[in-house]
Amino acid sequence: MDKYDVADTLELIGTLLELKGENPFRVRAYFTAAQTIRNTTADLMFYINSNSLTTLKGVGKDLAEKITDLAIHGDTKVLSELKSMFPPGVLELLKIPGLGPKRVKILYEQLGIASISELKYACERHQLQKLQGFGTKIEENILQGIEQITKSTGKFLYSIAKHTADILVESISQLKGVILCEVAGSVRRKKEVIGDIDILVSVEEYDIQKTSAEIIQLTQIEQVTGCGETKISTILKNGIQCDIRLVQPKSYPFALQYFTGSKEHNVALRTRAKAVGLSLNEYNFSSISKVQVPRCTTEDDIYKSLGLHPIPPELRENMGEIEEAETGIPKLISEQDIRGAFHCHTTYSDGSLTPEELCEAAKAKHWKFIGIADHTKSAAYANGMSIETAKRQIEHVRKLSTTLTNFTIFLGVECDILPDGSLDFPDSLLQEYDYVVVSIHSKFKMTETEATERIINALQNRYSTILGHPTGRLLLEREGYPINLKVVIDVAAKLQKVIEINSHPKRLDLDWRWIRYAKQHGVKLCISPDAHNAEGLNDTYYGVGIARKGWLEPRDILNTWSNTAIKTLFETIRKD
DNA sequence: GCCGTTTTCGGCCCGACTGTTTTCAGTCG
Repeated sequence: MDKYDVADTLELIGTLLELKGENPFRVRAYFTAAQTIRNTTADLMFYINSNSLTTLKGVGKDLAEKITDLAIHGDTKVLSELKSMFPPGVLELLKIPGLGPKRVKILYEQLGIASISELKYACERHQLQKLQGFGTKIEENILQGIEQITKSTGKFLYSIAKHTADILVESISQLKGVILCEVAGSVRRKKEVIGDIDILVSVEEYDIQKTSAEIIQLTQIEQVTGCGETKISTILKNGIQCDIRLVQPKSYPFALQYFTGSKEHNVALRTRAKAVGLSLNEYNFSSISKVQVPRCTTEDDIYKSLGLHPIPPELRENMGEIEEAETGIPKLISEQDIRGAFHCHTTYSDGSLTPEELCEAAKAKHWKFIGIADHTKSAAYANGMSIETAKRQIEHVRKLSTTLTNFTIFLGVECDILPDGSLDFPDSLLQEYDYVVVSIHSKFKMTETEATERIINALQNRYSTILGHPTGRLLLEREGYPINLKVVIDVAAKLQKVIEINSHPKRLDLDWRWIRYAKQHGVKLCISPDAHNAEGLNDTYYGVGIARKGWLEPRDILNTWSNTAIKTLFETIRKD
């Protein structure tokens, strides 16, 4: 097992212990250790070989043994014991909003419910009402929750799908006979939520059969659900459905264009081709009048043949990009354009790096600045800073700042907007910061009026504030969008404030429809990763991936800041 | 199950919300 598998397994053990009704602090120890393992920079085997696992925070003698077992053998005694106590379906029940380990335990032990379908059946027949602590409302909420998760089943966040696809593409590329291999579909278009992965492989006709046979043997594949001459349908180890298509080199550019989609973009493109006497499919162009068939060796050639500038996959949604491509396409932001990120946490709250380490991580990415924004005291679950800690941090970071050359630290704070609309820190302290991210972390089910009042109160007359990850919910967790989002954009428009697009892969808050809505209302947006470790900084780019779908150009992002210091920095960067 | 010591065991984040029950338990962030 690699460190991510080990971390996932430790969390699984923690969850099973919770179900068993174990001491909650013992449970927490597993989750803490999982987090630590996930955040380690060195390889897990390094700690094992050097016998230094116990130097990691939250890992003692006992967990060190279990981690070693998992890393080397892929299993540990306590795990198999726990697994034998609960059928796998019981764990599924925990995914239903409002159902935690205590209630799931009761449902399993008293009603024998061990799957979502059994739970649905029981709710519909009002069998839960017989249980102590359960009533009509809980039954209703569970049914609603089941409907919600059924809808999002089989959906994965972009970051997870991309990581999975990259590994598979690399494995396939190494097979003998494979000429080219790339990810297509919605992953290539950088959609924020992915249903399945499409992978395209270029092989000579005489190699197709042999290559297919080798692909289905790859370790990443859990199950082969279909295998024809040119298409293999699979389910990968992490549950993502993946279609692999094999095409001959001459068809590859056409297949890449076709399977990248979107469907709507392709329909529009074929319509355009037809208008000039050409028919376009996944294999080639053909002539439907007496037009000469253009030669295409790359995907770009296909667009050029139709009198268009090549359209980047991210924009292929038939949202006006084809018309735009007649004259030119705006240059999209690339990873190299990123110079820094705000909303990064350090060990002063719930981050795993010290300010010094965070700066080093940012410098390693050739960034020019970093914005630190740790939690304030009311975010107790995230180890929010007391006023005293905050003062200590300000002193520490300002001092660190003076030691750095060619690199700037902006010191901000992620300040909670409390339920009454006031801010968690007094204005006198907030003035000490370069910028303030104000975030809502509580009472999500507000009415529009309540939300508006709360946010307006928090933002009023405060100069350099950013409204932090305004929805505070996983995209996958809920059907539709939290009620507050429109409110947030409307308020930001009224008060001319910046909204942060939170690109932490687990909290992908906005999709391009809302970015467009914001843009229509003149609301400025910025990208931030909500990073808690060095790896988290990479998430900035995922946010850019989303943002570009809203036709956000670099200057939009660069212009989003009102704070003079930040603006000066951006002016400098722009000159580069 | 870990940590930090008062070195052998007590403390470990906490407040809000919801629903059930009538004072509290479970869930969530």
